[in-house]
Amino acid sequence: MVVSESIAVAGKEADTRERLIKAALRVFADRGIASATLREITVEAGANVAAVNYYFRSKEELTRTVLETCLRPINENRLRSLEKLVAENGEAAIPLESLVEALVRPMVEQSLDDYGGRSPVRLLLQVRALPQPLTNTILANQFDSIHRLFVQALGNTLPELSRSEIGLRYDFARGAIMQILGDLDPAARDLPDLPIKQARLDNETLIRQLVHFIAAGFRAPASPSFAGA
Amino acid sequence: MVVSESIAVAGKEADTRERLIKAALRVFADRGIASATLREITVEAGANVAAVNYYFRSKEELTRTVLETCLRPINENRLRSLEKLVAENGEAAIPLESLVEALVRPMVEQSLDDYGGRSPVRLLLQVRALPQPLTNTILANQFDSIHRLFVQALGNTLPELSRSEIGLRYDFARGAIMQILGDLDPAARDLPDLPIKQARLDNETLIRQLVHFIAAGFRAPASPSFAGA
DNA sequence: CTACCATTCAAATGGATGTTTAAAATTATC
DNA sequence: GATAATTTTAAACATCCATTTGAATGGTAG
Repeated sequence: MVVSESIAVAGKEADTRERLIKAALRVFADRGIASATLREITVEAGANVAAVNYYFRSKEELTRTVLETCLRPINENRLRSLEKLVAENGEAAIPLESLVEALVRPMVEQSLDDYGGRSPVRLLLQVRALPQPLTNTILANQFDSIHRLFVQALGNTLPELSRSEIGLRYDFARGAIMQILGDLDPAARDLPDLPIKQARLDNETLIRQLVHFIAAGFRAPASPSFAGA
Repeated sequence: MVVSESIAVAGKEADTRERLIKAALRVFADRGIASATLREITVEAGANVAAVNYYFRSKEELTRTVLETCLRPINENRLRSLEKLVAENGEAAIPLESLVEALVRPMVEQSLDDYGGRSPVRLLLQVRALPQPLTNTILANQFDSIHRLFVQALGNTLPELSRSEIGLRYDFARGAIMQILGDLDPAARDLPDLPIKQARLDNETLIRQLVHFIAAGFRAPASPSFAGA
């Protein structure tokens, strides 16, 4: 059992394990999880091919670790922000804009990789587009409670909306967030599919725009066609 | 040069080529384009492995054909709806709800596969999450002009918004549409990630909800932080 | 120094994949 | 009904992959 304190090297060279995770995040996002080869990943990490099976048992477990590593901080931050809002507002309903910002800001701010890209977003988009048992379980563990809490809080803030309608609009909101973040990734720069190529967006402006749009959507009157579940 | 009129068979058994495309759509959406094997596809299509390289030259060209086949009708429908709205409204601005519905309805109604799933949506989500030269080009050809036209029309309807802000909100709207459609696919049923599992949504209700939410988002006042490009 | 641990390495293994080939089967044309 | 074109088939090919193996390396403690 080594605590790995070899004069600490002051962070000069990261642990091989950590380098593997970072390299895997990048390669997974760039080439796709299935298409990414352990050789690409280990070369980028400056490690041997066998290192993956040494530190993780398989490519599958590396995938799990990468996903959890890049998603956990985002949702921890969301949870902290939500708890803070609950504490601040006591029995009163939380202002809609604050609630939406607590959902948006962590994803915008903490979905950046070490190269200025949005690897975590592209990874999340991948695993959501391609439901599979392994990744579904990870997503459930990471997002399930968060989403329940947010939907509940939104229900308190917007009592005129049924739970079903809140759930739907919450889904719309998540889609809006993920779409724009995916499109802002430099890897999507050659997607001429985008009508937003020119706009240079800093995080604060993007957050403000997202909150503005999503809050307005939530404030739309309840639909008569939606009696609730 | 055969016109293939063998008593027509009245559509009893489809062309091998068509069966391959349909099977490929399903397998691509289920397993991912990269992970899908020609053997899975040909087995599902009831054809020989070599059939893919006979009708298409390679897996890559099969991919191109599948994507174009399932996306073209959607955007053709969007284009027709938009043109009809332009004709109906003459010089006047098109009502926002009509515009949004022209964007939403074709995707909701024509993104179903033969099994009641949303294979085209899952495929589109995949190729957007994983930018690659081949698929990027296809997406550009399919969506580029449509998006330009819609952004332009939205700009006429909402003259108080800058072009940049319209583009952003248009991106949000596309994300909302794709997210909910992906989540409604039966393949995502075991994604406990979803707060909308219970709601039984028919297409009409979903369209109304999407239009309601997106239109409200577009109607949010212009942001002072957005002077425009 | 020696023994022990964790880590790294080059090489090999076994399996799966896209693609090709050439023959067989089917269909169309005269 | 014979000939030619089209389509289907089984088998093989070459390549690439994740994973395993066993030896080499390095540092650490006794």
